[in-house]
Amino acid sequence: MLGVRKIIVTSALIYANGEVHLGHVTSTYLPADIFVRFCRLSGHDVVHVSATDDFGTPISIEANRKGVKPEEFVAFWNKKDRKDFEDLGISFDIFDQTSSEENKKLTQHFFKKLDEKGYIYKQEVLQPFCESCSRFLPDRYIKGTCPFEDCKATEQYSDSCEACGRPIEPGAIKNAHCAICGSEPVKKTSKHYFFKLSEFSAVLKKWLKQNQNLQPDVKNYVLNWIDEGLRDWDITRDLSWGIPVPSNEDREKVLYVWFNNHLGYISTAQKLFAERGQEDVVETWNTSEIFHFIGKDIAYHHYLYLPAMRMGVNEYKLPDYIPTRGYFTLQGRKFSKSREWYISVRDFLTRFPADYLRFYLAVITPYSQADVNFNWQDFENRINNELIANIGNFVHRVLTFTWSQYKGQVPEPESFDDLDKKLKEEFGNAVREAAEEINSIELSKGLRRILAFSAFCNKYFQTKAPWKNREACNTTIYLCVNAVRSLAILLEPYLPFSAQKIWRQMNLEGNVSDQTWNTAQELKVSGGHKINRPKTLFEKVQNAQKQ
RNA sequence: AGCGGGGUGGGGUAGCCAGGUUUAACCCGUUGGGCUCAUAACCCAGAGAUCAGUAGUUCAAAUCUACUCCCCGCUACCA
Repeated sequence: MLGVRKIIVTSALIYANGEVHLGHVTSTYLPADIFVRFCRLSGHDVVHVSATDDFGTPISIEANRKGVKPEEFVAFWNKKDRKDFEDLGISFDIFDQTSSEENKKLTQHFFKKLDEKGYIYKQEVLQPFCESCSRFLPDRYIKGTCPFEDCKATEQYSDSCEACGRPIEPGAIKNAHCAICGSEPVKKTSKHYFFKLSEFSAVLKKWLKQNQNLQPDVKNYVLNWIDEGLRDWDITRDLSWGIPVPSNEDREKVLYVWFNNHLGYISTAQKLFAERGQEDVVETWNTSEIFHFIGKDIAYHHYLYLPAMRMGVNEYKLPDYIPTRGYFTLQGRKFSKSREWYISVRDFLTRFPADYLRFYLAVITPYSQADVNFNWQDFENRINNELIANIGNFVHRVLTFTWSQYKGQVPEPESFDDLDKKLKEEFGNAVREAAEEINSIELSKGLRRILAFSAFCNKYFQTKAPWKNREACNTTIYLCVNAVRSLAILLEPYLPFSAQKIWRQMNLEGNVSDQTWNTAQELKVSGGHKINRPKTLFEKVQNAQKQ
């Protein structure tokens, strides 16, 4: 076994203006959590870090509309999101906010360092400005008529037309008006700070090509951007809600959210380390393996801006892994909150247990940027046929058999025949092979491997027929009870709630999450151990689609 | 439009990067049988795919190359 690894896992920051939905969970939080839980079971020194992304125009406007301070607005969402994650079993070691003092400090530090090194310059830009709102308007805050002759759809955002699906050049929209108040914007100049992203083209390219841990398909995608020529990056906004530019002359400007939010990974991790009494938090970051779990919509930020900024400052190591997963579709159609084609975590949890969502998403989400489709019928089928009929059934038949035939007392094993030995071997194979998959972040394959182990156990039980084959019965049940214990450990990363339920039904010491992965290949439950009265683990799903 | 990903039995997917160990795997559905410990669950056997199309490379291609058709996603001044 490898030595103890020091690992920092971050989940992409959720924007603090809305609830957690299945898209967030699928691409980012669930994969990260499964990986983290597995690392904990493997005895590694791992932390799971995330936060809400608090700043930016949409939050500022929403808070204003609701008549609350942005601070209160984001605190509200932080609390709500935190609860959603908790109920889903997403186990953060810290879930903070990018508006924290720590992040302000680190962000300003980054700005100053980059400025000192000559990577930042000022330039005037001409931007749409709404006089009645007295606000500069990003593309998303200007609406108008699609400029394409064959479309001319009205009330479209100025960056792309939803009706014909084409992107719109900045300034090309017709009948432009402010999306908030409807008045016509004027052009106004403003001095902005720019980060010389273009200067990093060569080093970024080298880093991307050298890092063998990055997914090749995402890498190609990003390398293409570099080949087309990187543009320097406007890193300031004329807005009050944000981290102020650390310069006396521009107090009313703030740093763009994408300049500061990913620094929240570092600042939040360091906050945790400091709380735990570690002296050198920079050193801790730099001696850890860094994993940033993201969805592909933010691939550019994590593969280009983030590394470029770290390279520029040269104090914090770059990510080792950036596991990137695809877009989420519901019944084959794009997820969309505004079109009410959307499922929030909260909605889901009012109907089904968290583990059902974790199981289904884990089994259908590949380690690639391929899109993931959520289908209610498929959900129902997989829960009933794969989770319940395979795992649930095996656990239940073994425990009820032990309860009724042995009064709950695990029998002492007798001699092992070939099939018994083969099952014993399977314990080791499953533990080793599932670990290999999860270590490679192939979480879907890892779960399938565990399902295969459970299927093997069902076959074993069936072939052994302990209900009539009395001579071999003791050994069979002894091995099966042990297989159930092993399954509980193997499933813990995926189904933490159910794994713990199994643990309790088996009347085992402590919590399943405190066990060690590798002990799942051993026969730790000895003859004479008394289990608790078994109860049905899972309820079948019916009419999942009925909304 | 550019770029990225994908098209595998009735449905949904794996395999493709490192071509032969595949009689193309898995789940559902379907046909027949078994079992009755178990939530009509479990087990066994079978039917069903020339792996989008065309042309190549090769002793050998679902896997490599080129082109064509179709589907999906992304495109920095929202996040």
